[in-house]
Amino acid sequence: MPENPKPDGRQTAERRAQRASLVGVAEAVGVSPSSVSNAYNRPDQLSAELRERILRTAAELGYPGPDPTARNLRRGRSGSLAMVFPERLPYPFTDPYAMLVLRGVAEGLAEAQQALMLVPGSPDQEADEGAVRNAAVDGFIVHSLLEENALFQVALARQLPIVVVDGPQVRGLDCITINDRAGTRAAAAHLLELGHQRIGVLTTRLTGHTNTGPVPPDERHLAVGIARQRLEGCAEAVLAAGLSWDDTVVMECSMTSVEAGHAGMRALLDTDPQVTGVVAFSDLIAVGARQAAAERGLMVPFDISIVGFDDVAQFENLTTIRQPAAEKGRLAVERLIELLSGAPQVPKHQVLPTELIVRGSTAPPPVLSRAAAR
Amino acid sequence: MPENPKPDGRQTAERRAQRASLVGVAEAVGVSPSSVSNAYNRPDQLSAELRERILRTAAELGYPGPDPTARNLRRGRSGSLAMVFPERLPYPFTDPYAMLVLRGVAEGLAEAQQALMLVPGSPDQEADEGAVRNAAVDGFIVHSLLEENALFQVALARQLPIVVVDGPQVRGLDCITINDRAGTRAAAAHLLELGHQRIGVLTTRLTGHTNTGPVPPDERHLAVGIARQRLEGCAEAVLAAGLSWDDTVVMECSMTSVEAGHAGMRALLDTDPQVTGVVAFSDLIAVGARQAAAERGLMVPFDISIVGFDDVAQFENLTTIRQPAAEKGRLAVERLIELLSGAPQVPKHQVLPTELIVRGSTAPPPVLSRAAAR
DNA sequence: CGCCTTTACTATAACGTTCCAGATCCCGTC
DNA sequence: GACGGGATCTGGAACGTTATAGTAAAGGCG
Repeated sequence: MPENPKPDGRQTAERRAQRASLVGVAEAVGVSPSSVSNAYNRPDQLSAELRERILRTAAELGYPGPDPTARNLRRGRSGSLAMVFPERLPYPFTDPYAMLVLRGVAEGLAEAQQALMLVPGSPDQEADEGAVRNAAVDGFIVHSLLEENALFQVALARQLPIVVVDGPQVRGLDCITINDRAGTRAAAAHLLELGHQRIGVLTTRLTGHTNTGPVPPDERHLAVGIARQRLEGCAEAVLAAGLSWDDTVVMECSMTSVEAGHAGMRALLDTDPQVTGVVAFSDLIAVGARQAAAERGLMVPFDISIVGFDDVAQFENLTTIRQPAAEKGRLAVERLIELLSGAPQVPKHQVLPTELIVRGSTAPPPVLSRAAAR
Repeated sequence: MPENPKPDGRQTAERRAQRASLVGVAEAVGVSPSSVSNAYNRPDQLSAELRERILRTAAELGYPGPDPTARNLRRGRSGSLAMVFPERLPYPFTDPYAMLVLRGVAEGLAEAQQALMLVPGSPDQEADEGAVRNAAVDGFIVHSLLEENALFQVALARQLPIVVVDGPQVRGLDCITINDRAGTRAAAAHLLELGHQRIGVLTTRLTGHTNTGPVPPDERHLAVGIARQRLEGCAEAVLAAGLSWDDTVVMECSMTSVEAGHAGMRALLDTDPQVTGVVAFSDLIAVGARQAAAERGLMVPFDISIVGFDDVAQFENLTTIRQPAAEKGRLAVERLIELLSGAPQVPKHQVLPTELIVRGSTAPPPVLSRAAAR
């Protein structure tokens, strides 16, 4: 036995046979590993003849080229960015808004020649922070997480560059948002200007916990993140119109989906049958709300008006607040790349514009009070 | 000078200060690196007291936990899978069918606790095969590539497990498809059974190259991949009905989009004004086709019938061939995980079922010949 | 002919882990 | 009192690269 077994249990030669590595190729050609590395990464550092010879032998040996992981370790870069969502992995593919953001990210990434890593998370379980802890990436784009979310905390602990989209807004972090307050303020104001006197609100989740039902006035300040901003926007418009915010019913939907909007609207109509105008914090919720209204015999916009948010329900003819979702993604990538470039940067908070898009789901309220008519 | 400069230009001590590593923590605590590693990975291998002490010091030093890249190198696994598309990165976020596949992949991945890496590619340029060459992943899911595509070749060269979705079908590779031929055969047969005598076909790209316009009979055999299968399905149905395949107009659309379908339909109507039934190889194309028909004053389904493919146009009331897109993604992941588990596997080809969904875009042809009526 | 530059290639030391095989100690047991 | 054995912890060699500095040979120039 010329060779004695190595600690790792396999003999070097045997290992070599399994799968060619860079030094394997080097030995076969009879040059140093550096030259093989250069053949792949810096063609100008060696003669064309040698390079040719190296690549040929590599092909013969079935060497698949430098191992990305080893290269990343040595270089200290991985060439890919991670995107983190608060929900399970399939979520971004079910919510058209999240998809638009993702699409923007994808567009930005394509230019930057980086890959995108989607890390699975779950809303409730802290079980699998593992995925974000173990993601071999250069930076994070964090979408719509709450500050106390475990996923977010783990991402922070990684000490990598982070760009936050849609909150949370944290000390030294870059952040890209819209002015959510102004958005819903415009939505509510639109209804009020049309003459509506009784507004209802269908909000997305107010906190990290799943909750459903009417939100009493004294609990509204507990809302966090985007929902809080949007709620405040509604309040501002309602108060500016001289109406009572406390008497305005706010209904919390269990999630951002058509079904949850449907259920929320039913509850809203049960709680306050006099509502003639509804501000929904998502187009999906608005679509569900319209269905629920129709089931009660209420025609949109003649009997009741609905304003959505995001402008993602293409075929629904919905009055809504448009926000540049894809742009958020693009900017996030752009910014992250800047951060990665190493130049020290002061954190930036970019606020993107929103726009009220008036379509066919809003109109003046019925002339006769609906309550009287019934 | 007690320490002389290290070759890499930075002194070890200085380096340590920059960012704590596992050995840095080990030194600080006064234990071996192995113990620190175990503190993170195998809590049962050390006393609770020591583990506690290690984690505390790690926190003090700001050590972010074991570096994923180094860990991956050592372990020989990266914990993430890559998905490769033939188009630029944003593409899967624009085509609802691709999105559904992606969503299925995401669902499968969530269960398997793996991350998903989306690698950018481009249809024409071979410039950035780099992304797939450098992706630090354990395996590939390759979607709808052609065999000669550079991206596909590079993925093959990586010698990692590969699962192919929607072709190409290659020697020892696992593959998940539907019976595309049977799908379009059913679509065309449906029209023929309704009584249509003159069928038109709107096909997706037939080859790797962008091409538009009518496909003469003697060029149809040049089609590759899925488009070829689907074309053959149409031919079979047409011939079985006793009609002439050579006289059936086949129009190639530049890409899979509403706009391209619109343009394709215009060209189809120009080429063969007598068509009363159209088989489109994608719902997006079908939607565009209907628009183009409407512009010519042709009402669907009264003047002309259209069958789509994929069943992804939710609001369009389209007769279509449904295929289990998300299921494809789920199965691909499942299979890939199996391959990664190491047990030697014989390659499997899974063929998923399709289903004709009859909705409002098909009807018997107009009783009077349209040509006569005009 | 000595000196300086360029070209082509190499030696060496990291990058930050984890795995495997011990080494040490303490305890109970025959 | 020797022995087996679990519980803890350590040593050292990989994993597969690449950056940096350096060497040797070849060419240019006064």
